[in-house]
Amino acid sequence: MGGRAVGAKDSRGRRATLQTVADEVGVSRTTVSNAYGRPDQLNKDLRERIFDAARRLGYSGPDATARSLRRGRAGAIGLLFTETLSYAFADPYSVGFLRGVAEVAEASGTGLLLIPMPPRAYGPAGDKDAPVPPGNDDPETAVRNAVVDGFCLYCVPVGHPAKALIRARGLPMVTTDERDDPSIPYVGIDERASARLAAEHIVRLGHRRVAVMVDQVVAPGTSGPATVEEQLASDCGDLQGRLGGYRDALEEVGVDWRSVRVVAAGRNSRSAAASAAAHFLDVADRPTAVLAIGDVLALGVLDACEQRGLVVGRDISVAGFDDVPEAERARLTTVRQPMGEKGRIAGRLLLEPPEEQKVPRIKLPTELVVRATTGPAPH
Amino acid sequence: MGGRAVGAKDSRGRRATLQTVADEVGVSRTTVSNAYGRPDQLNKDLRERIFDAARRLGYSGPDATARSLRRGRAGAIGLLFTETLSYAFADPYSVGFLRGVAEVAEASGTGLLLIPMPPRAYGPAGDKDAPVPPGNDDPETAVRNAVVDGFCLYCVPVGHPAKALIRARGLPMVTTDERDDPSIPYVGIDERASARLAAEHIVRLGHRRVAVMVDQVVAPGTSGPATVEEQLASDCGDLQGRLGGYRDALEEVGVDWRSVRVVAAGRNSRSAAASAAAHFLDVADRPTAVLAIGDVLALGVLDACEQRGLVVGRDISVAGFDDVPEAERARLTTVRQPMGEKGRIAGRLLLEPPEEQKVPRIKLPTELVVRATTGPAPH
DNA sequence: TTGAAAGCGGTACCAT
DNA sequence: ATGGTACCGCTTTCAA
Repeated sequence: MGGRAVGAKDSRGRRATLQTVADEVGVSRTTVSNAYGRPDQLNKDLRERIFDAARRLGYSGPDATARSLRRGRAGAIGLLFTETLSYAFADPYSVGFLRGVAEVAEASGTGLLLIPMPPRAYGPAGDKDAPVPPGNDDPETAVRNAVVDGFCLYCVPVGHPAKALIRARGLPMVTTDERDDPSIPYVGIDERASARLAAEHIVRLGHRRVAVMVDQVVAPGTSGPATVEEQLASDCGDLQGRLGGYRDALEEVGVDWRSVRVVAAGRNSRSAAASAAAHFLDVADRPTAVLAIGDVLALGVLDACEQRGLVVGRDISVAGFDDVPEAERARLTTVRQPMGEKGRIAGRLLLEPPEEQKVPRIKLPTELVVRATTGPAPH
Repeated sequence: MGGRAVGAKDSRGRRATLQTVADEVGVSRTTVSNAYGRPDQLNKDLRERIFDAARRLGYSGPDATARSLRRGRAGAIGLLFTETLSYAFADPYSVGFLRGVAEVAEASGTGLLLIPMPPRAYGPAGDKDAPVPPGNDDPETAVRNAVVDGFCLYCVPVGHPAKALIRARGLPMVTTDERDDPSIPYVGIDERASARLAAEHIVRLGHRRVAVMVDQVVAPGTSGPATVEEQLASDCGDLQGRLGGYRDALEEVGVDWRSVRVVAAGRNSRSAAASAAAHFLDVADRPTAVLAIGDVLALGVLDACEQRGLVVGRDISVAGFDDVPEAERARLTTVRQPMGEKGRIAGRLLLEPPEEQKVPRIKLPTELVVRATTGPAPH
């Protein structure tokens, strides 16, 4: 066997390019380019000769970046997360959504670029149309440098500068946040009405003393009870929607929302929720029901109840949101939302931007799934 | 307020570029470029004036693709999966690994490009040094078009053409497959020795009739018992390693490996494992112990046992591998491997390629974690 | 069928 | 502190 192909350098140690191959074969760059990109534009023999030469020279085909530049297409879409990527993968709900996006991306040969946007202080929200003053470091840099054809926003707070930046780049985006800028295509669920389903179920079972578990209200990592003002100040649309739904159902039967303990776990994790549950589990007037804005949190509450010897479904009721796979195993009452479908639609919206002038706002159906963790209010 | 900034087009409907801004301000492209990339190269006033003009023109900063081309750096690393992306996210082990990679990528402002390589037939493995004949569609296209600075291979079969392609592109890569080409930097664990820990534990408890649960041997989706020949023909290094470890320990105490039922779930999922478990659970000479090559599979076996009223740890023993978070909750005996650390090291290897000539081959420590699912062999 | 020339949008080096 | 100039590697008219 001859000398083994070394990296992708030509004999003089330079990376082989189209030109290198063209010279070797004695044709023009165009022809070589065509050999790869438009096989029908040249005769089969020549094409073979070109590939031969390419192989010999260690040329592995047109450079991806250069091609992207010239074509004006990156061949990838960006997934923008607020959370550290690390956390994004921790919730089965996120994973379900991601899978949906991935499916359609895959099908169209498009890559998925994960873009972390660690929660950081960012300036006041005003002046949304003006591109963010450049020169900042994170997270603007990430958005600006992303080689993508569009962005899928996932849990990006209302008013986040990334949106202005993306718009300024002239790239399409899609959000899953109901309360977001109406000019951004949206796919999601009716958060408020869906949350209401869970709360109505609880109310129907006779519960009047309820607590609510959320991931975070004021700032990431801050756990404990949150005041009504703090709740309303949150910049997370989903949170607002779900709390609103709970509130609707509870106020309808005369429960004062201020009497409802809303507790933040600090982050969206089972163990954090289990700890934070102490805020309402270990007090005198323990609630008879707990509404968690996500299943992962609900599972944590379940853990906490178990630790305290409470029989869930009898001594206390717990309802979640999402219907992640674990929910079934835990017999958790919850609200099912089609996370995979949400992701697929989001992906499609990005890959095949609809013709119509109207900004798409798609709402997917949800459904209450009653299992074993909810039961009649004690006494 | 004035007309709102429309996308990123200038007054004549063209995308604004460096030049546009330069013309507007009356400076050269270089200066504008410096305003963004090297703030210290020009005076503050001018910089402000440039940003002003940029804002006015709807210019959102240097184009990512162009910058990548010129700089010769993509600012992202590719994550190559064999599985459909969809499955990749389903296993907490993968997620853990991914988080590790993500962490270091994040820290260095590097993006993560997910590249799906759906299992498809690909030609014979021979001739690994020759770049794959171009012109094919998937999955070569994905690798060739990926705008990245390096690749992290994750569960890519030995001999997969992607490797030759990456080498031909002259990009660095790292694998987690022990049996892979020794010229590819590697980080992982001693699969064989680690699996042996689990099997030895089982043997020590007196078990001699054992079954093994794997995800897939011959082809994805094919479930059921696998012959020894099929096992040895698998192109998945991890599988081979773990089976080898089990075999070592069992043969050491005189168990004939051919008597060990090795059952494939068809895919790496809890429910698939639960179903496939019927192949050894519902037969006359039911094994007293089950070794699963991954926790997700082990959890499925646990489900299957529960369905049949078997008390795990007494009637039958089950040991997993990985030590995913759920394992603790299920009190599963397993082998712990540092998945996050594995990911971090892989990421680092890619981002800061070591100086040394030697190809890095890093083995991380593992440890047997004995919980409640294993007990003495009955009788 | 093949080739020449003109960019795609920037960055880096070297002068000024 | 600025600007000129070359070039990153490819694709795409358009003409031969």
